[in-house]
Amino acid sequence: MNHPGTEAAEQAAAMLTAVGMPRMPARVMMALAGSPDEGYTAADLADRLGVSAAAVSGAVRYLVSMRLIHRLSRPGDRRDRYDLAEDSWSGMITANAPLYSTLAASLDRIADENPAAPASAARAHEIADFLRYLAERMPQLAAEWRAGRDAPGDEGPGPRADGEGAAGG
Amino acid sequence: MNHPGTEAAEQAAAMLTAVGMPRMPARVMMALAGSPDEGYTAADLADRLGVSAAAVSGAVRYLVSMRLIHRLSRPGDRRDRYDLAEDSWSGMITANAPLYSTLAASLDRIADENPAAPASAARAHEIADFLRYLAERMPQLAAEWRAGRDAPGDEGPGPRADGEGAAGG
DNA sequence: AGGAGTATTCAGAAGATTGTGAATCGGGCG
DNA sequence: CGCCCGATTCACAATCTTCTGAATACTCCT
Repeated sequence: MNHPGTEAAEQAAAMLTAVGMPRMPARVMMALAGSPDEGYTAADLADRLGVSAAAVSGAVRYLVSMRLIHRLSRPGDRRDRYDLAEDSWSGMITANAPLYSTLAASLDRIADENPAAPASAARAHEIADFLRYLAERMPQLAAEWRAGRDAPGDEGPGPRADGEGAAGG
Repeated sequence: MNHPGTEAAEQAAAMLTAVGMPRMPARVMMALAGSPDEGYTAADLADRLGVSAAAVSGAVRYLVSMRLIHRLSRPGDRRDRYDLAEDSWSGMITANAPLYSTLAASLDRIADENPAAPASAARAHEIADFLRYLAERMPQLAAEWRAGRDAPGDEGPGPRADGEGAAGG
């Protein structure tokens, strides 16, 4: 029998894999989203996910390198605990930003190497510009949301939007 | 020997796969970014990419379903031509928005099913809120950029950022 | 220092994904 | 109406990723 509350986590993990994250890291990350406040040990994770310790080891290595989770090494205890980084969501965004910039550069090159097709080249440059805009704005978006959350009375971006069912689907 | 100007396209395609897009669609899409203004035929694509017609067929099916490219069926010519959708970049964004909403819903569920861990649950809700914020803002971001591009004199978002080397990498 | 438990690493198996080749379908032209 | 060319589909093969199991290294307690 599975542990309670794994269904939503598995669903969420599946979505993360759809955006490019490897499966096991995604599953570990979502399991940690439902962890007790002390976090989970590697053994806990292996048990809950039904995988080997090796799989957990590789997953947490990935997640730590991406700054998405923290390893909590408490002195006097060999058991490491893990939990989500406070800014894990922001990390998910900023991780993509440099990639967008590089992608924009490639698109510019594609366009420049195609002088015979002005319209096509213009479109490629347009996409490149947009990606650069994204790369610049997405980290700002994270900052703006954080600011809006810390000062909900302000006119800043409302964290809960308008309370409508944006979660549908 | 390869066709000219494929290097940047392959690089760009590799980056798209890193964000979750299957390889062949990514390669086709970036090849189309460097296409002549009339677009490429399926045979052109197969030749340039060094793959079979079947692979191209599957790729364009995927890309058309994602609204990332257009199939140009000219009457009197069985050869379909393809080119990027005018709003392909916007499509890449809006395609992710509903996924973020759903992911947010799962995170809320994860948090709600974990009442014993208030801090952890709060963090999960926080991520969910941020993802909802993203789902709401990202389409707006595309709209804002488009507006700023159509009216560059305005104070709107500058397409070319500040001219700094954001393309480095 | 010795012992025990934990994390990590590595080679290999299992699984999924991806692309090919051949047959089929479909539309247009002679 | 029949031929022809292009697109599509399907089963299979190659490739890559992913996870396991066993061996190794490391850390803390006695």
